[in-house]
Amino acid sequence: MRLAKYSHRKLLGLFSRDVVLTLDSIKEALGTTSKATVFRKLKSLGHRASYSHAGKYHTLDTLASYNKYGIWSFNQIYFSQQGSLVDTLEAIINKSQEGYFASELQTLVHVRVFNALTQLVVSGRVLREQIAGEYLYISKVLGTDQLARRKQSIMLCACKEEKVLIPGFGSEVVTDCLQTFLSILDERQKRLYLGLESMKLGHGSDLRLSQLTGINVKTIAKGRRELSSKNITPGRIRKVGSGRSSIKKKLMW
DNA sequence: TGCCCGAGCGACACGGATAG
DNA sequence: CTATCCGTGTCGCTCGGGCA
Repeated sequence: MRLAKYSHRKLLGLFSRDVVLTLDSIKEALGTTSKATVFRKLKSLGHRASYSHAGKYHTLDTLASYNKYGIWSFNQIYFSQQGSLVDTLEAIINKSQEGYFASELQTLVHVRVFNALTQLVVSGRVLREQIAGEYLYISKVLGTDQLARRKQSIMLCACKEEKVLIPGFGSEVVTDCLQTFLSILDERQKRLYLGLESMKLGHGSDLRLSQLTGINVKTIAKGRRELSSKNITPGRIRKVGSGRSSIKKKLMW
């Protein structure tokens, strides 16, 4: 019987010091140049590779604290109980009540999802249906129910004769409340609030919120940028009715 | 004979570019 | 803004050699 050259104890000691490690740092600590050796040791300890950063980072399952989606983050490095990004997305979609849009999934997993979603669709592991110009990703088994529930909860509003879909603003009641709430805010507060909502909703939300509220997309984007930069200038609040006359009015002359 | 180790290669994620 | 393609870099598995 041959004794193992690289001990498990050494590896556990490493993880007790640093919760997340790179392959190179493990190699160096163990004193090996072989990836295979490191992976064999990691595997026997129940290790987890990050699905972000191309799997560059490693941790142990016993050290991770997963959320309801089976995701754990450490310093912007993301790990999943499912392992890969593809498997993670499949599990999230299968468990969802009403499917997910790509932008929603991206917000959940914090990495680009399109390649992985395409892979899932092409391989037939999940289905997708186009709604209002965006794909809704749904389960193979529960897809019909998920789609029906999503259609129920979305609000289709006529704005320039386009259908607008806002996740999270799914009913007329919520939209009414939103309009009422906005009406009591000054222009800067409106801009910052919609900027925050846009950040929460993810990619493409500036335009959708603009269509829902009637506030210019550039104003919402400005609010978002102000929040991101943490540079909120006091500025001047204009009185209602002030500012440049609308082009429409001018054309009527 | 059984286990450990390393080279090689396929799979996967990332990010830039581009079309609609 | 979203969807798609594609090149690049890295991971992680398989297979075969070497050692006790």
